Amino acid sequence: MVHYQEEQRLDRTFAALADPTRRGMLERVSAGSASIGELAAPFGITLTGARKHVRVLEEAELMSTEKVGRTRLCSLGPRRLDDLQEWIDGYRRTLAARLDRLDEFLKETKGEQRWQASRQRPC
Amino acid sequence: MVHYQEEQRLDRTFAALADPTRRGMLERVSAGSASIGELAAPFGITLTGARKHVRVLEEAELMSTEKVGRTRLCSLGPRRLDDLQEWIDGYRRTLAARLDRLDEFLKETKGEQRWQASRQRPC
DNA sequence: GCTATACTGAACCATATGGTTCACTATCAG
DNA sequence: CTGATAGTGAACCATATGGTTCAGTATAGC
Repeated sequence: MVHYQEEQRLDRTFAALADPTRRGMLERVSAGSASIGELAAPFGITLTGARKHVRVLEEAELMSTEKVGRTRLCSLGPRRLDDLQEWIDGYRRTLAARLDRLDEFLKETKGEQRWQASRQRPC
Repeated sequence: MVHYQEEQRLDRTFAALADPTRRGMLERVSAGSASIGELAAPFGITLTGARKHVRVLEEAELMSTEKVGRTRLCSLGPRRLDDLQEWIDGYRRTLAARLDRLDEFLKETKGEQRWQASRQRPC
């Protein structure tokens, strides 16, 4: 498939955001960069556990990190989530179109005495 | 946490969308309702496998199904993805704010001879 | 009534995920 | 130099995920 890479990117992004701990870490980091320890503490998980989450976020390019001294500084990555937004926009447009079709269908059938089981479904 | 249910809903939604097969099924169904068999075929998976994906989408309320005769009619669910959109909007606003702060920071420090290591980071 | 079709549920499998512990390295502070 | 601190990597564990097969049930069509 042509869009294979984009598909993969969507996979990684949606998956990264599917975990509440990771979303929490993004929120924490959006208030200012933090160390692994600072990210681990509020969730009561180990440094190792936190590091794993951070790596997932890095791979989705939602976070970027830099080792400074013995601590790792984690900050928000540059991603605007444009591709994800695009997918959602497409989906919502589809949904809107579907509702429009339903609307038309209801108008069309208004006044008919009975619902015909054999009638074409609107969606 | 107060927002526990919403958190869970976000979890389920992001997770449901993280799989390319499921996104494909949503796209297929957005063109008109389809049976389990019709959803399975393009991905070369079994009916059982397809049914599992459909169930995940149902639980995320992205798809709704109805058993008619011996086939199960799958159509788009009513969800507008509003909560997900809201989360993403918040994230993007944060990102924008972060870039603004960086911008100010760069203006502030313009003309200073040297980068001071001890200086407050912009983000 | 009989047969083909459409789906379902249980059992199973391999891999991924989210977490741990423990031993280790690297740096900071005195 | 020495001790405390911050993080890392490997090994491990339980559960979840994405898929299968196989034996059913229920309906459609003749």
